[in-house]
Amino acid sequence: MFVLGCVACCRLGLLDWSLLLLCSIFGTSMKEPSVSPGPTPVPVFLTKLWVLVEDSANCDVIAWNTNGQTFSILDEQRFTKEILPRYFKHSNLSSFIRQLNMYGFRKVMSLENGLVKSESAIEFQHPFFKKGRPELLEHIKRKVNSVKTEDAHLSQDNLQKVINELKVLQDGQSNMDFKLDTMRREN
Amino acid sequence: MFVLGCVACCRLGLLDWSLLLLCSIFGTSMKEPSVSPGPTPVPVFLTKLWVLVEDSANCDVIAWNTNGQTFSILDEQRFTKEILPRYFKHSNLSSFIRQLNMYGFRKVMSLENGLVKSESAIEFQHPFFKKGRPELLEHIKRKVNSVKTEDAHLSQDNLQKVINELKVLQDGQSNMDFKLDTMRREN
Amino acid sequence: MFVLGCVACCRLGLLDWSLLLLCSIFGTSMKEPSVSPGPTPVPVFLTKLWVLVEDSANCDVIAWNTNGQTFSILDEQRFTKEILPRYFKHSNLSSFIRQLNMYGFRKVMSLENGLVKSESAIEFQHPFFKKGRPELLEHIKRKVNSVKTEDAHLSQDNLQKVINELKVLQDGQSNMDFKLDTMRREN
DNA sequence: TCCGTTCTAGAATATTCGCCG
DNA sequence: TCGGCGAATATTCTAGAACGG
Repeated sequence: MFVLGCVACCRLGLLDWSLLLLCSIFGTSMKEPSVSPGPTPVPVFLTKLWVLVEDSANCDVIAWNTNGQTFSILDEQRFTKEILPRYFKHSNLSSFIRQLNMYGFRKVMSLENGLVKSESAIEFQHPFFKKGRPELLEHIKRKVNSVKTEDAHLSQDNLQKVINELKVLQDGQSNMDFKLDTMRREN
Repeated sequence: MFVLGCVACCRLGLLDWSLLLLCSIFGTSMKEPSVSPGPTPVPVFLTKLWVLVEDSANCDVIAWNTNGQTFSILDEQRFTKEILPRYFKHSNLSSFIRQLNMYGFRKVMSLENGLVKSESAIEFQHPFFKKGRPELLEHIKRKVNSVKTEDAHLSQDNLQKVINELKVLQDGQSNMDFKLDTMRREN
Repeated sequence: MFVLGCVACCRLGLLDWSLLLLCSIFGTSMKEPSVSPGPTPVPVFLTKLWVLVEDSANCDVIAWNTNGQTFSILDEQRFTKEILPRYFKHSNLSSFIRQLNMYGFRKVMSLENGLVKSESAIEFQHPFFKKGRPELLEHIKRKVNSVKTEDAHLSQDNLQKVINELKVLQDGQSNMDFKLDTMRREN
């Protein structure tokens, strides 16, 4: 990915540019989910995440790990305060992690991370988020809001009373709507 | 509410004060050791909107109209660029209006606004958003995504809430019926 | 509470001492849940939290708010790195917040906090966590892992239907109110 | 059994964008 | 073109679940 290799060249104003390039590669639109029947659009979050991790200017803060299979947040403070607000509308690490989980990323509990408590990096992984494999991004799926169906029974008595009142109200509203229309015609 | 009338008096530190007042009015839990979840909390958007419109420092940009029944955005440019980013995570007027619609606000097409096209102010209205009536805010309901909500905790409490809402609706319908009759006689 | 008044006197090593004193007051054991039939033991977390907030040595990092009804984490960085490991076995803000929620604390969204610009303080509240009222602590209950029994469940489906109808009605009433206002203006 | 820590998910609101009458 | 809305993603706050002490 020559494009991504260049990302580190400049400091500012680069963000938009690299994102736009990625968009043209992945069929992502910065602004729109896009309705074109073309390639599956990659969500903006994933595109930004890719640029984020790929950008060697951030390598002290967030970067691919040596094997290219995972990435780590090396400096939580700077990542939260410097990187996040440049890409997103917030600077909360928890919001960023919520997005990662929403897209199926899992935290990696490596031995290093587990042993060295206070200084451990935050490491995440996804089977379709690999260094040098941007074409895999389109396979990362956002989890959908599952609709729970749970059945039981409530005190039917009180509920019935409420339902009756509801019907009265509905009738009243229909009536008033009709009156309104009538008056409008009369005017 | 006399207190809210005073809100506009000062410039800074105003937010804390008005917020405390709002909390005490809405039962947003800054006050009492009472244990229950208390009254339904008012969404942040509505609270912000109220302070926004109420703040006389913004009166050149957004303000109540003379009758206190509606409010208008008087200076679209300044509202978008100055006010919005101070309260929200964006500076798009369309996003702001989407929120208004989501909470049931309607654009007012008054004759003045309708006639003078290019210079017309943007005027909005909601039956429970009235100057001097902050206690009505809790009746403004966000429209639901038609997905099932609150599957988990329901009981007699929730049923009671539904009943309370029913009463509010019944009052509203009586009121409207009265207004209709009045108008009919006037015609 | 004379004990708490002394908390601020010294700087270090005081922690254990004040905690022990509180334990003797509240019947809390630092090490064990204690089975004594005496006063309800206050969980260690709550005791530590109280000392944490009360200690004026931490007042730049975490402190009661002016009304004594809520407390705020003023310096997230220092709180995470300096305070947390002194009281708990970790230095993760998210773990601390998880505990707060587990005991029923709720985040306070004040307007000041809501303003986008300022990296606002993190403010929490609990009806039984009040400045100068340590005797209320024993009323704060940890949420239990509820094993859902079918019997305990109430009919969510039917109630949900009623709620949905209610929302439709509310929407309809708002609409009609709007129409009425429009007609009034036109007349 | 209860509490503490961690990782992930649920639920509600917020922001964006396009459709439709 | 305009106002209102559906739908998808984004952000926030809280809860579920697994594990250990």
